[in-house]
Amino acid sequence: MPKIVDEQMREATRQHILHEAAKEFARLGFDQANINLIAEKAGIGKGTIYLYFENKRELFLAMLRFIAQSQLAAIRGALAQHGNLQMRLEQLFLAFVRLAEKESDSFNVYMSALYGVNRAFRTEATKLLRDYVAVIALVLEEAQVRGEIRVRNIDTTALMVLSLTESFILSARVLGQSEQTLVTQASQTAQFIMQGFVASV
Amino acid sequence: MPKIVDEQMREATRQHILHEAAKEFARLGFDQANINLIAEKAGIGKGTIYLYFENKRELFLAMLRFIAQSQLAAIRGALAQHGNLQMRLEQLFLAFVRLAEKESDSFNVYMSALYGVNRAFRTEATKLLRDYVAVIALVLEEAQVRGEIRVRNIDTTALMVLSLTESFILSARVLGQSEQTLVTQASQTAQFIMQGFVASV
Amino acid sequence: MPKIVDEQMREATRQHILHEAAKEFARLGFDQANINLIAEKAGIGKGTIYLYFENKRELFLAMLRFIAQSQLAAIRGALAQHGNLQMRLEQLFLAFVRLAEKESDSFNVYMSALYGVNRAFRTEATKLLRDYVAVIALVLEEAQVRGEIRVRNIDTTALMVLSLTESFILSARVLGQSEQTLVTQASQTAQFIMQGFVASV
Amino acid sequence: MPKIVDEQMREATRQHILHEAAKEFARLGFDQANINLIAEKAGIGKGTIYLYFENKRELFLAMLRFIAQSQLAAIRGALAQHGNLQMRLEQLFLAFVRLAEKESDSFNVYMSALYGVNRAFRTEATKLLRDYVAVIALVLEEAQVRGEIRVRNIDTTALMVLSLTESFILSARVLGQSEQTLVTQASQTAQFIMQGFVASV
DNA sequence: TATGAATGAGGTTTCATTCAT
DNA sequence: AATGAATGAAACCTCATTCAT
Repeated sequence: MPKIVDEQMREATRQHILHEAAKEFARLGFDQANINLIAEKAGIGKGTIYLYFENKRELFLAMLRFIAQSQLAAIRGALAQHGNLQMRLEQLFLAFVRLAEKESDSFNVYMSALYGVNRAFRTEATKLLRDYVAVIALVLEEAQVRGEIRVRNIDTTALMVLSLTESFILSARVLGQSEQTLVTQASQTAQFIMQGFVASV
Repeated sequence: MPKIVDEQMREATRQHILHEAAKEFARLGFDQANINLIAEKAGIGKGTIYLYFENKRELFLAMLRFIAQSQLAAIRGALAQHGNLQMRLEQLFLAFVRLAEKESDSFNVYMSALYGVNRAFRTEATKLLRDYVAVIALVLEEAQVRGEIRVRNIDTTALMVLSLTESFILSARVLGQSEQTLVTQASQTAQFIMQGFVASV
Repeated sequence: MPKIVDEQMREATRQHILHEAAKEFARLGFDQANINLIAEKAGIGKGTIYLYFENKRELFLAMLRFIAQSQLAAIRGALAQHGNLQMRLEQLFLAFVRLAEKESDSFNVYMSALYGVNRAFRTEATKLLRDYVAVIALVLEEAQVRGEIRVRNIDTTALMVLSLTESFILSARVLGQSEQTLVTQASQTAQFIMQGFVASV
Repeated sequence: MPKIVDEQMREATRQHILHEAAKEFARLGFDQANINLIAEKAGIGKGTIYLYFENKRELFLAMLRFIAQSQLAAIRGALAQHGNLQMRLEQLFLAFVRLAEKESDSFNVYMSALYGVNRAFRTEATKLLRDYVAVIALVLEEAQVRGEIRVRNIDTTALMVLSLTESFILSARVLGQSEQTLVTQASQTAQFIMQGFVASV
């Protein structure tokens, strides 16, 4: 059954293109990134890329989904660990610090898409935002079930938590704070949040 | 003294170009925005724009400084009002809600610059971020002097406050929350922050 | 072996572009010549020209080398014929008359490059000048070996010969002398030169 | 009579513009030279230049006449001195060496115009060429009257002399020969020419 | 007369996309 | 399926020239 082998090959090539595309888009942004160069770096012909993606826009969107998946997996992994809510919030914070450090390119691409002007890109980036909020909301719900906290609006609170982790970390990074410094703030921030929950009652 | 009149005219034209540029850059982003179209919308000749700005890049930077100034003035105005810290935090929140609503274009331009790939743009956008933090830090310091709160690291805390207002609001807007809804969360968020300060002691 | 066919096609297209470029550059000069028009006249797309030449400057240089090659070949051919020095000098003279007539465009391009302000163009044009001198010097050397003449400095003398043929003819053409008239001066000029050699002894 | 003073002022300004124009045209060529820059260097307003010259083309032509006058004066001066023909030819040669050295810019402008593509420029440059030939022809005629030489066609011979001085020197300069070296060839070249006259009988 | 702000035509070059092989 | 040669739209920027002051 060569069909399956072909299918695997095709998927492998697709992934390879996405990887190279992510690098280029992160390095230069959507407009300045060069499709031909992406093809070249992926070791395929200029035209071949169009056998996998309809056009530059679709390639960018696919790449956006690609890095979203990867980031969400990292966040899910961090929150999957056991422990009380404060410990989990610390893990979430640390996970974002790691991502902001190691996948800063992906973050830039994602943020550009989220606040950029292209409607299609924004829609796609918003999905990741929604997923983040959903994952955090789930954790908060569990904590509520276990009686650790009591919050009025889970989704709004989840968004606050996200702002105090992801956005806070990104801003801090932009302002020049080192990964080191940020790591030491994990516990403090988690406390800040936990304490804040009192207000939500 | 015709010099002054000319000087005024010149400044007026400059401002006019910046306004139109802001609209176009917000609508299309730096790369897709068209200098010719900006000139046309500003009601001047193609070449005239280059009598006011060296090139497209410089025009963008000037516009960035322009909207930064305007936004910072709005925030400063909101915080200038008297009242205790919680009331001021509410005002800050409401100010950002208003800005996110009325100057959403400016926010998009600013965020794109902050997380985009162009180093010069990022540097300029970072300045505004720093200014925001500085303004909030000032308010926190005053509150501390008055004994309302006691925080360890003023700047880090200010950044947390900013994340829980600006970033939170922007994310909420992206997720579709109405201005109306956000306004009702001003008090809640301010409480959340005030409560969180307990953790910082 | 489709490679060879493609290679041939490519070379043919290159030559074709060079021909059209030569015509346009000769007609309008480097600055006024229009790449779009050259492409159009060559029957190819605007962008295609950049698949063969890096930019306008490189196209011009390539064309300069192209016409230099062609002119030098004509001169070499003229001097290759047997006969004593005077006969060869006559042949040289006649060859230049023919070139000045049939390839006047090339001459204009070449002279413009030689005395123009663009350093790169001048360097390239100087090469042709050097080649001319070298070819003539070779003939003089042979004549000296055969005892026909005795000259002190071969290169300087060769440059004199060149001045009395190429430059003389170009000036005469500019002053309106017909090809006809010039042809009748071949013998006279050759005699002038031969006689002049007596001075060099 | 302020009229005369004004007239003098006007002529002075004209000359000044021409001087600056000559420098810029020599430095950059007709197309690359910038009218605004010429005006600035001449210390006058952009628009003022158009009160003295109809347009860029006319300015260039005026400048061409300007440097032609100056060069011709130098050549006339060199040939005015007494002595036999050979001595005068030596003087002519030396005069061109000096010009090629000190007024190399003017020479480039002149040669570019002479062999360039602009018909109007070529016509103007040709006038100088004609003048050169006429001046030399006059000297030859005098020498013939005095019985020093006997030539068939004075004008053709004059052109030969010009080729063996001006063109020879320009070529030699392009090929890198120093002024020093060229000066030592004055006598040799004059001899070459004198000897060549024998052929013309 | 002198000025210089304003104009807009014009041209090189890039690059996403197509399509014949 | 894969390729890459060919295409041409699109845009920034310059600069000669005009004209109101």
